Amino acid sequence: MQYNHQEIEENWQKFWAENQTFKAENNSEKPKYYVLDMFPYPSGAGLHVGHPLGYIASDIYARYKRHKGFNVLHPQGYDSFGLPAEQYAIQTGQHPAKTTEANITTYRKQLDKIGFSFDWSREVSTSNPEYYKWTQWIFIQLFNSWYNKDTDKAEDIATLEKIFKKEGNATINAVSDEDIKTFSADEWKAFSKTEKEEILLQYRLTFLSDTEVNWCPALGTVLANDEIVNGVSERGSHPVVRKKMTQWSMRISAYAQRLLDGLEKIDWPQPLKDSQTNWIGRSQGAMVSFDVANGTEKTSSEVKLSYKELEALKELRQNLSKAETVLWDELKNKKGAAKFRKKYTIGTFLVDYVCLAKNLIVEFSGKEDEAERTAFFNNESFNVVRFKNEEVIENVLKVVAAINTAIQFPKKIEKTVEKKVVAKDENKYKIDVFTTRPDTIYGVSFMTLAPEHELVSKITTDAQKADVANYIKATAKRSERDRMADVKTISGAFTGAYAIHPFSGEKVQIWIGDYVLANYGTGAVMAVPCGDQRDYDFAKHFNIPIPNIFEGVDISEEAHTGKDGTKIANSDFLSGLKYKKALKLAIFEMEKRGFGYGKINYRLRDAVFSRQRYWGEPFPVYYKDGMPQMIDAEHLPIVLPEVEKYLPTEDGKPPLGNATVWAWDSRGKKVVANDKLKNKTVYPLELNTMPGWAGSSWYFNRYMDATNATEFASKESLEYWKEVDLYIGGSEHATGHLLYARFWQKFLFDKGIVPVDEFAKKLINQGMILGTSAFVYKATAFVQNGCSIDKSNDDVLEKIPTIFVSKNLFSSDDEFETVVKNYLLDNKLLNPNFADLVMITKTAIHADVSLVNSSDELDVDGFKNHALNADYKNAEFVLEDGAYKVGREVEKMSKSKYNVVNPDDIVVEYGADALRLFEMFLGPLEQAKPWKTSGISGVSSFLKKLWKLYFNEEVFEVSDAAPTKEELKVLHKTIKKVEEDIENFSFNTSVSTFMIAVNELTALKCNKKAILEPLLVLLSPYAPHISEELWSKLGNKGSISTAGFPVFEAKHLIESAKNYPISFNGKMRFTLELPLDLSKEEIEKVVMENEKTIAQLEGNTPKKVIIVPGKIINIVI
RNA sequence: GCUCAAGUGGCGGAAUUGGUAGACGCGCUGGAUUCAAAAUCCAGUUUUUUCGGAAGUGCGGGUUCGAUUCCCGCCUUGAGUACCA
Repeated sequence: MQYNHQEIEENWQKFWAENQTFKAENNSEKPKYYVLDMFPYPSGAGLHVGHPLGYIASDIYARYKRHKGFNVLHPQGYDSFGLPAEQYAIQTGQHPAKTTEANITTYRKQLDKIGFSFDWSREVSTSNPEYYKWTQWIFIQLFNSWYNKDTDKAEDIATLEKIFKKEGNATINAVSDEDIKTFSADEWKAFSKTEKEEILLQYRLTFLSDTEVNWCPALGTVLANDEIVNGVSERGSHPVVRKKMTQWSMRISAYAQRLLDGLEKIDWPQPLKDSQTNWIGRSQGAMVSFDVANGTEKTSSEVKLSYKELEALKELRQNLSKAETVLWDELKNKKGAAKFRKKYTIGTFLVDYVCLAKNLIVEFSGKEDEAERTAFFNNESFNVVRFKNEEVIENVLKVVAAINTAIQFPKKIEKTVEKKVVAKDENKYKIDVFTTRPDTIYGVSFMTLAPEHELVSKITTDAQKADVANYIKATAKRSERDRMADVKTISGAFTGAYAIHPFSGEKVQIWIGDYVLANYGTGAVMAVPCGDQRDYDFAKHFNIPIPNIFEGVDISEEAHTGKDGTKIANSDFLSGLKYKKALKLAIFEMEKRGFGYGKINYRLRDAVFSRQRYWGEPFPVYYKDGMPQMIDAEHLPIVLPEVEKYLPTEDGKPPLGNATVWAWDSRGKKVVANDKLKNKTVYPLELNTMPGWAGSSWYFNRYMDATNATEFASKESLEYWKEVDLYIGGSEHATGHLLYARFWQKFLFDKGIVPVDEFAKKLINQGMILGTSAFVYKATAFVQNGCSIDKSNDDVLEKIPTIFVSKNLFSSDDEFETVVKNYLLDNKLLNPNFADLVMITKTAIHADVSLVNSSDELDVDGFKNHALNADYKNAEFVLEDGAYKVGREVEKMSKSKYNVVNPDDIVVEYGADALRLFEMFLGPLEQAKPWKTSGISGVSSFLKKLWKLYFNEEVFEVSDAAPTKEELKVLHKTIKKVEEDIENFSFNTSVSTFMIAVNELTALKCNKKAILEPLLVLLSPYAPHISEELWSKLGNKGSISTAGFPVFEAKHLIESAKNYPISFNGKMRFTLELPLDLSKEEIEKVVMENEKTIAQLEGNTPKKVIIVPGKIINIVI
């Protein structure tokens, strides 16, 4: 009987749908497993063969887990809000909801044909109000939360108000806007409602603010940083400019550190983690304040240690007493935050041990100046504990325990002297800078401010005013893109002002320069030209001194940017120290003297959350007295209003400004017509919509309880499914979706809504499938330059048709020309007299890949008649061996390259099972690989061969006879390999394994049920339709999908002999079959007596014979 | 520039606690079957060779009895990111 894939596949797809075979249970005895594909956007173009790759892999895994006895959740849905549908709506006037629905239908049809085991009862679409109701709900939760740094989590805004009421905001340790005014409890109580709301907005996790945004005029919307690639929009490549607008933002920066830390506990690809790490951009350094000089120079009164004293100190560290060594060995082994240093200077005192993080000093008692020391240390906020030598030597663990107690329960320090507070001079300006190299602070010879820096106008001297103004004018003209593209030009201007170096007290020039970015850090840098290339170039260009603070380093040509191994010099108390120590000491001193402190900076910016678009989630927000108000959750969803057109309004408002029914009736609790706005209790609604990533940042939780109408998802279902166990998708979401989704998950976790703070345990990036484009080579004739143009030339060209030359007829442009000319002459299309006048050039043109067969031969007639090749209807083809061969090149699969392959066509011709197998067979899942349809014949004939095993000519026939040893060996070898492969996500190799198994069973003429039945279960995750069909033909009732995975038994693989490779100096020369139970000595004897060995030795005596039983024999000559 | 990943036949790729390089498939060559084609089946297919062999996993070194696999340096390709202080 013939294997009829079309009929079989259609039947089983129907069976699965009717029986809801893959419906997951929220209550099950079985262990759970959650397999998820990244949310697809249903585009109008439909799927090409590259899209299902990840879906097939996850489907195989999901099916495998079902065989292994798991309750598998494997859902699918659509991220259906987005720009393309809206752009299409603008062009055609069709409602995006309609086109989106049509696209979803196409997608669903295509997906169904591939035989995925999705639980469609849980399907969600982000544009469905039943879904985005909960997206709006989460937004409200974010609005009603603030980030408490003390508890390191998000809390309800009510707890913040409570503190304000009690003690004002001075003690609050929150993530908030910068420049928040300090107020007392009384002041808070006196604020008006609007004032209070304004203040709270500065703390909320989603907040309205005037921010510089990336405005894309062509798309009429703002874009997030991750939606911009190389300075242009990711979608459509339109230019982007910076613009100040009032926008909703998400305080993702509050989670920067936790997003970083969380990466360590999830099994995600390293490159993906790297790019998130990169995007978050943590840099450790210091904030330093430089005073702007106003005549008087400050001198430092601090006592410091000289270089010599520091050297002596180092010496001391090497030579510890016995008690000191014993205690140090214990202290340094202590894990965690409480890290100790030995022989450290605090002020002018040398202390035995200090834990800077916990402000604890540990000393041996008996020092002369103990009282004085204690007073000084306490004044510097250190606790001191002392031990006797004997105590340490007798019981070091007891001492360590006492130290631990001191760390955990620090004594309250009573300061004898109040810390000096640096008095702020009335008209004294300060420049704050962030630096990652506080160790190089003595190398500062100037400062650079961004031209936009607010101090520029205040500090510029009259003499320099003109220069500075000109420079600012010039840079303002340069667009962001120009500035980014042109990093070579060095430009800047001197302000005439000076800053005071906080350590040395020296005056340093203050410059402005556009290499300093206003929106990074503080918009100012302390320039260390000897240690930073940009500072170096700037200094060279403007003849600013470049002091060298590195020991033995030549900086005459370029800055010294390395940090390891170099000692600091000419730096007072830092001299002689290496990077790490100098860094810490510098920060320590800054903190002590009060002009700087250690700080961690993140590159991660708060995420702009407003889009000036129609096709997105509406905000559940209305405005009362200009302040945003949340609509109560019970009135959700706020449904997207109808609009007449999808463009911005004439006065530049977002498209929702066109809606006529878009006002909030705060009494009736419903959306009403805009004309009711005259009414006192009716307020305008928000006109922006949410960005594309809103709906996709939490959908994985919705699948757990997708139809819940009263909750985001029930507690029980969230508790049962917890997180995604396996998440498969493309790497393009690294810094967008995957970062935002982790952020929301952490927030929802803080609020006790979800039970885990990372939503996906394991993630795999599938590689892209590339297209194999086909090229034809067109000859264009023209008359050589330098000849007078006359009519005879036109005649010459007129007779020449378009000519295509087969790929292998030429290897260079010259050869190409010769081939074409010969063809023209042979066919009398060119007068030999004019042959030298005519020149031929070659152009490669994409040919539709569907016109090319597996041998790279073009269907010439098909090409001529192709709709897109109307110009070439009468073209002539120069053939090789009777065929036209095309050139091949691997490119991204795209319509414009005519290399798109539609999975539907493959399914019709070869079947879904063949498609699934072939996509996996192409290569490792994570790798990019080219698609070549011709290769599919391999898996197609494999399926036919498999089918044949179960048939005797036309009759289905399997035998109940006991399988032979050989047959069992084939089966168990296959079980072992396939199981290992699936566990390792190495799907390509298991397809090979199936082929080998079928080849071997065919050779053995095996038709035993005991072999062929378990084989189907192994294959069923990969090729479910044929497996179901044969499974039912074997007499099984119901679906194969939950049949137990065959159990591997090692006993079937035990061999008695091994075909040993015999190597000489590591090179394999021949093999020798030997029983496995031979001892090393016996093996050596047999091998050495072998005549081939003797021939190889050529009379030499082997130096050594290496025998690894069961593996290899190597003879060293 | 920085970070990461990858370089193996004509092509996709296989082989790692270091142990027979090129499994499996495509393509190609020859043969069988056929009036013929498709389909199917069989044999061969890294290079080189004096047919004994010899060389060979981007290049150059190293470790080892033995290296595609480990180490050092370099080259190439791809991806991400970038005046980030």
